[in-house]
Amino acid sequence: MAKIHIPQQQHSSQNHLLAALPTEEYERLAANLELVAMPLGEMIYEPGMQLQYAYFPTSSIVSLHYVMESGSSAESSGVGNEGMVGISLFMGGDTTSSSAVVQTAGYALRLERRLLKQEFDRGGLLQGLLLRYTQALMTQMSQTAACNRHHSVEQQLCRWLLLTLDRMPSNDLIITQELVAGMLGVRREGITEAAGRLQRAGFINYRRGHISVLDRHGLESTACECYAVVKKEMHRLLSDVQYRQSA
Amino acid sequence: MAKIHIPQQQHSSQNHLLAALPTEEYERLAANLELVAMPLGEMIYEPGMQLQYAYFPTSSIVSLHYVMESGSSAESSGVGNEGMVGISLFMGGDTTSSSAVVQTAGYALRLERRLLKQEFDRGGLLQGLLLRYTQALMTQMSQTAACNRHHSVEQQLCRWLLLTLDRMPSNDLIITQELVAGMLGVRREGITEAAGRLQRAGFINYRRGHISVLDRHGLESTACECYAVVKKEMHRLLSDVQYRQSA
DNA sequence: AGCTCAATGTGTGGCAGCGCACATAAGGCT
DNA sequence: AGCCTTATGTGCGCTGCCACACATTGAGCT
Repeated sequence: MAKIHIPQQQHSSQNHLLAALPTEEYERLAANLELVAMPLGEMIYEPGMQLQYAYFPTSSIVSLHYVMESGSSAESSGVGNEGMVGISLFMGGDTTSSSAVVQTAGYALRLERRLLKQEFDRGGLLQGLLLRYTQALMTQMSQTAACNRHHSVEQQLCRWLLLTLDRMPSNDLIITQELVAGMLGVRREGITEAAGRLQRAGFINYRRGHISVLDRHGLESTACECYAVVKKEMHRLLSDVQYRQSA
Repeated sequence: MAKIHIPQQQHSSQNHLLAALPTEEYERLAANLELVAMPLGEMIYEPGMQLQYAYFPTSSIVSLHYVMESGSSAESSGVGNEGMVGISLFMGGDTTSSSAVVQTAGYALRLERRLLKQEFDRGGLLQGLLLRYTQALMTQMSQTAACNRHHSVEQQLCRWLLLTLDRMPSNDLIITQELVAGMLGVRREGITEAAGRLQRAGFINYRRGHISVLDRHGLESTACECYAVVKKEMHRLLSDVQYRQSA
């Protein structure tokens, strides 16, 4: 695991949920938040696995997905600095039937299971915040279900790129087409084709393992409605969060 | 709306969530539970609509789904007597971007929004119960997303029939192929074909607007893993509910 | 009993995405 | 610089589902 030299305080403010906590609640958690590196491909949890920590991504992105018996998989939603990994800890189920894997390397702040549960059960602002976030997650899931049914690979690629971009500081994604295919649950060749079209259209530019977004609007116009729906709902549910003065 | 002559008390015990409440919590709600008929096709809520009641189905089944701009739709999950319609009331979002429509006519007990919220915020057993139920709902949604991506119409039809059957007292479903197609987000002709195969295999028997399941095991063996996963997770999350003695 | 309309059956053509089998190239490595 | 692994490009044929256009049948109604 890489050495960590970035001040943790700075990181806390990079996760929207943590940043939205009132000072009192934040103080209770702060000392127990542990900054950890999230290397690409790391499995945060697997089906049935008892999770020991909740993760609040700051610069990393985690993909929640289900792996079928056949080995093929499909993402149901992603989690970036707008959210938290480990919903089941406070929902009461402890485990889930899905997996969580790091899709974009970076950092996250993690909090011990017991402490999260404790703070959640206090019924303060964190509780409401996490519940609203969970609802946003459900929106993503049901939208993904509908999208998988009705939209083309190209449209879905656009949706995925945009949603990922929204969680990134820059316009460059470090990811192979193979991995993107895994996320969307389609063939790698399908991504090659779709990405080729988007590149020819001038919307993106890619080389081995990198994708740069050049024209956000182009992508938005090619994406299906699903992107806009998810983004809007996310905003509706979580935009009223007040940032701490002292963050 | 049809006259209601079935004693309400009997109905309460038919909804698993209500039946699992400790007497004290149940008593607080009982007087405010209102038995209502749920006619086929009734829209319980639409995107953005502020829901006034939470619904606890007893004999009815409600379908949660998303309608696309194009008009096509897809179910993300169903709600029967194991659950509740109106998650957003306690999740804090108030509204959702999806719709809820009665898929199987029957009854439900409804509870005023304010009262539900009040009881939820008490932090008693109902809270934990609803949260675990919500997690089960999320399992269904993410499984549906993966299923939509990878499994055939026939497999999905089996899954849907089984999940619906589990919420029904008998083996007969009153529904047209057209409506089933709407649920799964596929063409009506696709259902005709798949249902035809299942009938020839002796698993089901249907006539205009009726489907009778003859061989549950046959359906289970034709269904994809998704049915088993959802059922198992549902059971894991909600099986420990204790039924009131006096129900 | 007959009518009528909604529900179901069937056919045709088309296309998106699949699985497979390669060819090519680009970056990291020594 | 050259090598070698890994990523990307391309070309099959195939299948499942699509859209559309009808034919047929059954259930409920008068």
